[in-house]
Amino acid sequence: MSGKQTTAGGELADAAARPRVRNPWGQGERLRTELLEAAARLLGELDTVEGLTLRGIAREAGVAPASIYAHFADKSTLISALLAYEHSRVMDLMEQAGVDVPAGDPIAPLRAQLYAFCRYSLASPGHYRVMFGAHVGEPGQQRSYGLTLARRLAGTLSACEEAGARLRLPAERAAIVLLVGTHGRVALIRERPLSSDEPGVLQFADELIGLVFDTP
Amino acid sequence: MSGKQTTAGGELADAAARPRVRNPWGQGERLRTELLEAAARLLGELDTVEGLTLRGIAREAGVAPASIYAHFADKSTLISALLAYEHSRVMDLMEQAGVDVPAGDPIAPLRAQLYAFCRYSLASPGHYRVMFGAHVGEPGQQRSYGLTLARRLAGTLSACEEAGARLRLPAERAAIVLLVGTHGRVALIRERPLSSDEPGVLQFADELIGLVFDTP
DNA sequence: TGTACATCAGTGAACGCGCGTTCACTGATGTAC
DNA sequence: TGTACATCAGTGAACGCGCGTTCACTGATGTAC
Repeated sequence: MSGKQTTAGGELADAAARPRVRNPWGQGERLRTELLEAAARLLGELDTVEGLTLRGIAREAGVAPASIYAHFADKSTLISALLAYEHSRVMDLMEQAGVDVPAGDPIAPLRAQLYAFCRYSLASPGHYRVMFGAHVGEPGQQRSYGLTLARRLAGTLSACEEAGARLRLPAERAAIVLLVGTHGRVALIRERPLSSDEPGVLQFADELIGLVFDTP
Repeated sequence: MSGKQTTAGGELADAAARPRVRNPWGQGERLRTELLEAAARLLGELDTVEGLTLRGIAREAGVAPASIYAHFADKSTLISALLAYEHSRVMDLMEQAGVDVPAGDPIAPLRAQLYAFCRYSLASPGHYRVMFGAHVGEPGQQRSYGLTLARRLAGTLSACEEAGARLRLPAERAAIVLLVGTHGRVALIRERPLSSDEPGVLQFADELIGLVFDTP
């Protein structure tokens, strides 16, 4: 994304090339966001959250590892914040995609949101893989981030029904089919190196939409 | 599965409780399988392959870490062998499920194979997650293990079509919907602690089958 | 039959490394008088 | 205006740990003569 290399040498050269200037007085909180963005960038290149290290994040942010502890109590706190950060990011992306959609087609908002999810998934293999399986909230009251996403999509599906579309199965189930279907399509088939897979993925998303709705 | 604890103390006690007896003369090759089975057991408790360590596998197998190197050149060799091992295991499970199915229902073999996949997925969260994203073969000629699985299922779907069932989308696509649908359902919703989720997962699998086929 | 030796399965200790985390610190920027 | 001090953003070095991997080894089981 930033075109940086992932070799140790590349990172060193990278960090040496633009030594970070410290934030101005009274704005130390900004490093918190910088760290989350650095972590998100690394997660985008990685396949999983396990490969994330505090030292790597600090390196990516151009900061000493010890500096993290002014903003996060420990590693797990940072990871939790990262998941929440990414989750709200993809939720926002889908939300934005859902508005300003041409009227007339009752399925249009759903399609727009699913496309947004596809693009997010394609942009970084690691991000969305984290969505599934990662849990949020108190134990016993835990919710999967992915499930929250599915609930959101189920809402849109219900709206589509009210607008005249006919679902072939309950909205909650249909939402899961759509989400994990596109998710799986991205994870399973990487025909082209990066996000040039987009046409194929969007086409598959359309097939899924055709499946869950009662289209002629 | 083996009822063992995952604390360091538990593992130590476990290892101390039944010190491993070395394999008889001329049967050293058996440790290779024991190591793969130990790794598979750990992968079943873990969520991802990243948490697997040679030391952990050796501990689980009741053997010194150095002993691994008589059978695997290095860690990545062992991991590759593990993926191949698990892949052929799930392929065999689905194969067995496909035979000895009552005639009459053209969809029955497909359903049996999908159920087998569900049960495999439920039995260990880590195993099947590895299926997606892990690749096999030479670079440039790589295939995803999951894709191979999908191809297998697509064959069964085509057989169903020849037996009279009608698909609503191409067999290859339908196979992906079915696989990643069940996969996602398991990953997304863990209603109950372990494999007691089975009824819900199988029901969802049935819904998916109803989606991809043209049933009245 | 005994004995010297080869072969086998597996070990124990050590290595260098990157990790998460701690702690006393540095130097710039603000504030009190 | 100058000066002493507080506050801030961030650092460098060190710690103990588990990791993958290497290497010289041990002790039991087989084989040659």
